Amino acid sequence: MLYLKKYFTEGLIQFTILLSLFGVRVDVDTYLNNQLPPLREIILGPSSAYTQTQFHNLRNTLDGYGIHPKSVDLDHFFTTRRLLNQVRQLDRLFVPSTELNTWLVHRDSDTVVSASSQSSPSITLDNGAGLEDVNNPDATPAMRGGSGAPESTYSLNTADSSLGAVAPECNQEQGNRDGNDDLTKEDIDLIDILWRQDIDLGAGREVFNYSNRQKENEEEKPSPQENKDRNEEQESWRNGVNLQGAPPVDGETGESIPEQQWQDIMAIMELQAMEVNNTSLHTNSSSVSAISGTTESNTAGNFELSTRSTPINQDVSLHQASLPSCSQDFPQIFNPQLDSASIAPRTVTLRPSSSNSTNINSTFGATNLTGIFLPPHVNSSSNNVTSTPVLPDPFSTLLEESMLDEISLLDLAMEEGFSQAQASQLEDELDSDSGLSLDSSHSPASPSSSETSCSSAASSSSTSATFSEEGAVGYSTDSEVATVETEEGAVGGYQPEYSKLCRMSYQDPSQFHTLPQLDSISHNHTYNLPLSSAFSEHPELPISVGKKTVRDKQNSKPQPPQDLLDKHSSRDERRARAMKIPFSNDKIINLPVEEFNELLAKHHLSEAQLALIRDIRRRGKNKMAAQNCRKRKLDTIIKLEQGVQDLRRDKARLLKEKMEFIRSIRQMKQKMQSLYQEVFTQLRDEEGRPYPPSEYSLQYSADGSVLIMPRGVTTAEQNRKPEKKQKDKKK
DNA sequence: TTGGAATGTCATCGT
DNA sequence: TTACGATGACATTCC
Repeated sequence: MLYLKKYFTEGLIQFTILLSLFGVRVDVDTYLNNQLPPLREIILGPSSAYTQTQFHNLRNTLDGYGIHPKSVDLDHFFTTRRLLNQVRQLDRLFVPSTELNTWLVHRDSDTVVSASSQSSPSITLDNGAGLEDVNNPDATPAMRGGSGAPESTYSLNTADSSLGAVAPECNQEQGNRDGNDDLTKEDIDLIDILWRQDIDLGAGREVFNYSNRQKENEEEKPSPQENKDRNEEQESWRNGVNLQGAPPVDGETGESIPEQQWQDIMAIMELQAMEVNNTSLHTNSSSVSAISGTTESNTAGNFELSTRSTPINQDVSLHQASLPSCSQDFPQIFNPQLDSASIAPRTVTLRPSSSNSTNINSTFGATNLTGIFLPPHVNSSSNNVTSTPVLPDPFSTLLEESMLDEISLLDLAMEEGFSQAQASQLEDELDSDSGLSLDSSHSPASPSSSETSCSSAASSSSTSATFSEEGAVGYSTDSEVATVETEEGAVGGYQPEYSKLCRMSYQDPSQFHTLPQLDSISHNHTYNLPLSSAFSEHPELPISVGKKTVRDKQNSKPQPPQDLLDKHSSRDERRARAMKIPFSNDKIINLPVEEFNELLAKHHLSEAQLALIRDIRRRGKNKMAAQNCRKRKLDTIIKLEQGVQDLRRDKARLLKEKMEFIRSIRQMKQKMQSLYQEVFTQLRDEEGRPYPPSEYSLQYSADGSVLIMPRGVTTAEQNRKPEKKQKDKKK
């Protein structure tokens, strides 16, 4: 029998080749299927009833891996082909990575659809394939072409192209694949790998046990650099998704399934991570709005419309691409009923799977697996997705928009050359809850800081100020002082400007201490006005600073030195002068109490004089204390302002970090849903049929394994009957 | 003339 | 108890 098969095979092939040389196309299948069933039976064996051997199919030829038509291995080849076709008939074609990345497309607005830049071949291929209408007979060859023709995959612009129904509808796509003539060697490799994976899927749950797959992955030995890169990507992915995911590895052969599905995701995540610090407010807002702000029908319809009428936005890089929110846009993607009328022909084709698609979406909403990352309202979306109003993602609406606004404005204010006033204005607008104005230019503390410090220096240095002895006569009460001051009215009032000027240019009056002849001069002994004191001790010295000097010059009235002294003296100084106090107010105020008492003891003073001296000392000390107190107040205010500014910076930084985390979580959600979809669509029961998402869902068990369970089974039951679930999964 | 800022002064409290 | 610093409150002065 074997030789007979070989004989007929060789003969047929040679005959076919011969006819093909004459330009005659011979469909051997026709003869095999209809006209020569016995021959077909002989050639293909008992199971040939389930498959077709298409000799004219280039893919089949390529699938022979160069087996010569006369080779005795041709039988094995046919067996392989038969098994492969069985696999294909089971609608088990693994969703290529390109299709998974289809979801990494975001809509910048409700009317504009952004796809990845065409400048990136790999990404272009991914999205192009992903956006491909897999059920469009005209478009499918392009996608099947895989990496061979990336530009051709941009069937987005075709009338029937739609984002929807890519992954779940790949099952129907299988039938069309048989007509493909453009499969490359890589495609065939992929198909073969997927076929083996299907075998693994039927073999047991370990296929979906990521721990096992990871273990298997560790056994493969790639090149060091490749291994390093791959491990980094995988590690980041595992850390991010917390799923212990591993690149697809053939559980039987250990062969690594191409990880472009993974690598692209990793690349996108890296790009997004890099973009976090540079993303403009507009981009963020657009992304957020695209995720959270649209209705289901709106999304699908607009996407459809824009894919036809709007050229692909080439300015939008893929790292900005984001799947419309998992919780809302999945229904749009997998519910063909939501598609516009323009895709009606395709939806007819999709009918058999439309329910599954819808249910798949509902599966996402109801499973514990998706519940890991999805908000509760998503899980409650149940099966009737089309009638469920879309709820905005609380993450997006409550956090992202406001935070992005604030962060961006703060960044603008703090990092991009905004003026201090603009930054302060921005901050005030943003932080209305703060009762403090951080506009330092308006702060009363800032301009006075130097002054207060100078004042402090003056005050502290006043202790070492020289005391000029001054005669004093009797003085007892304030009424008397008032009388005295009335008498001194012609002298002039106290000029506080000098105290200000002195603070700014204080000179140690101790330099005049060695001039005893000056003690007899009436001085300005204001303890905190050293310059005034200096001036009083050297009335001949011009005061060259401050408005007072200018005003004095303007007045240009010649005044006696005594009048100037009185004019620039404090009230206590004038009182002391009137009371003939024999020593300066500086001494009175700044001497230590022992020396002060000794000084009083040296002089025979009346009670009025003693009382005045004590009042002068008390007021003088209190005045310095008040100045120090005010200085401390200002310093405290300044420190508080600085603290508030630091806190604002920290707040902005933390908000930025928080946004990064939110982005990461959102990406994880998307990847999680993609993985869920990918895994679920591959599952088949013992009869080779896909599990209806309305009846089954994937559960993430505590031990890290992923199980498929009938809906309604509680977690408690899952814990009680782990064996049964594993059995279900093995189906 | 008026309002605000700067400064002085008093009363009080704590050390 | 006294001396003294700190500080709130008020007064004064000046612009």
